[in-house]
Amino acid sequence: MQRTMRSLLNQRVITENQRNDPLFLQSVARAMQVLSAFHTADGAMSLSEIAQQAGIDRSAAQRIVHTLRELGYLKRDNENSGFLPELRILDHTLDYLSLNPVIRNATPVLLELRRNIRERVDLSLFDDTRVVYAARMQSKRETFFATLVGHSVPTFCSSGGRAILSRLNDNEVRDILDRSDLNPVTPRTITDPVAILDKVQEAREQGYALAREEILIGEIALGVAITDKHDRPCGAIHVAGSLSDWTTDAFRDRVFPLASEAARAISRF
Amino acid sequence: MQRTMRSLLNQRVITENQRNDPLFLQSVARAMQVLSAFHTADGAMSLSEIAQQAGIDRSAAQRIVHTLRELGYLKRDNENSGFLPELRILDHTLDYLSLNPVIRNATPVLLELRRNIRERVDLSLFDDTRVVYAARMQSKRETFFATLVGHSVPTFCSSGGRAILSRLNDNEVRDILDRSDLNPVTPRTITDPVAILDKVQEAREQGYALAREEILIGEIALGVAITDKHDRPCGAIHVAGSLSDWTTDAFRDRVFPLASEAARAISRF
DNA sequence: CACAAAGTATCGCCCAGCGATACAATCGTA
DNA sequence: TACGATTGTATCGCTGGGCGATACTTTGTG
Repeated sequence: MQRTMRSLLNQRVITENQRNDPLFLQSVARAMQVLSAFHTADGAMSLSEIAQQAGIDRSAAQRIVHTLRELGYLKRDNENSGFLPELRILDHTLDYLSLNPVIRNATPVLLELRRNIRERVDLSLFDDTRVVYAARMQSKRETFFATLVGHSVPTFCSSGGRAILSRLNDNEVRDILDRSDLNPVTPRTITDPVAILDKVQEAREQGYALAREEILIGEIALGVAITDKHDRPCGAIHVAGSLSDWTTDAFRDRVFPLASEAARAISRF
Repeated sequence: MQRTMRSLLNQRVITENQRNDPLFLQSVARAMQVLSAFHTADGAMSLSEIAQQAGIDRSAAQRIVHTLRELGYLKRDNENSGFLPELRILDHTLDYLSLNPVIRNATPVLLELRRNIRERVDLSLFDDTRVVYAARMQSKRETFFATLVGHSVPTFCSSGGRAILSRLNDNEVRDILDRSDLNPVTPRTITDPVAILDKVQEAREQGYALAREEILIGEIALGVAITDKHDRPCGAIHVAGSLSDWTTDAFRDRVFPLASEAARAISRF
């Protein structure tokens, strides 16, 4: 179910503009669409599935898969039939992570923050209707998905996401909410746009955003936005704790001062 | 200097075989080479630099960059001039990480392991002359690079790498060593092939590999191999501690039983 | 066994994209 | 301020790379 959310977005089809743009290489786009086909998968994919997902025919899919395989981005699944992403992908991951100035500067600060709070600390980057985790410092108990770089959660209902929204103006916020799928992630997720705007306004005044069980039952999270040198939000720090360990007030009182100091240390890069 | 090591490999040029292979799409390969150009970078890259690294001319580079930018894989660096990898890359990272069966099964086990040992625990995947970190559970003190997914270290001098080698036969090991750049990472790195083979043999007998200060001064690491269902090594668990906290013997005695049990729990997937 | 579906390969035709070229903008330097 | 160098962007005609159709092999299923 973590994946069905993703399948809703990333339906990157070649648009009419692009088709008429002499600088836009369609074959490259098709190759990336093949790689992106796996966004919707939860196991190996056959050629036909890839072709369908990527919106190309089997023939083209086969040639692209062949190439991508030769280059080390895909491999056959030895167990079942079909194809899977392969290790070479991670090369680009490292390039991105280590060249991104926010991540560069954030990492030591986040480690320090986690050392003090002893709860999970995440760095997320703002990607329109979603925020994408780019660095994750685990605590004691974690789930599989809570450790994966690249995992994303909706902006509108995550603590960091709402902290980011609080640094945008009302029109921008409304625009993002309009384009978001306001589906609840848990029964406690706030999906009413008016209520969300209230929460965002609250975050504006307080300098942080709180989310109780909106992403994961039993979890409370506090988010603080990170801004670039033009004072635009580009990401957020998330601190997540268990409701069995913390009351809302205690969590806020403990986490906010430290997290906000950390965010200040990272911002403006 | 973490990057110069990488620049030695990944010089993936289009080979003669590939040029004659009707199924091999050169434009796709060129696009991936553009993305790979950043392996050697430590900041934004200009078109000319990208073109040079990717082995194509400025014109082609420009068109590919334009396309990749349109697709969200690259962006202009607003501060300096030039281009940088962009967030969309991480989508594929998540696909790889969450579809890889080894990582899927390893994550909870590794978290448990780190909870017990309270030192850094890494999962690496075997990639010929290198091992690539795919999951990282930090401890207290860490450096920037010690937290990044996708970072890789040489097989021949890392604890996990040598644990992997110990599951291969001598010919395979020699082959890998032959193709490795046996450059020391630290002054303590063992680079003599004979000495490495000794170490590998030792690992065969003991079931684990130790590396003292071969990757990072002041650090001791113990590696245990993970095998697939055909009993071939596909990765390793690394546990790393500080020499200011541990003697070699104490580290081995404490870590080996737990790490080896963890490896057994993960293997055969 | 037949049948379906998956993976692989070949081939001719045609248009996507290569290479050349040019232009605006931004520099560092004289 | 003028100059050359460099960077990012765009255009265009020719041509060979890759699309789509087709077919072959292999594997799994009723």
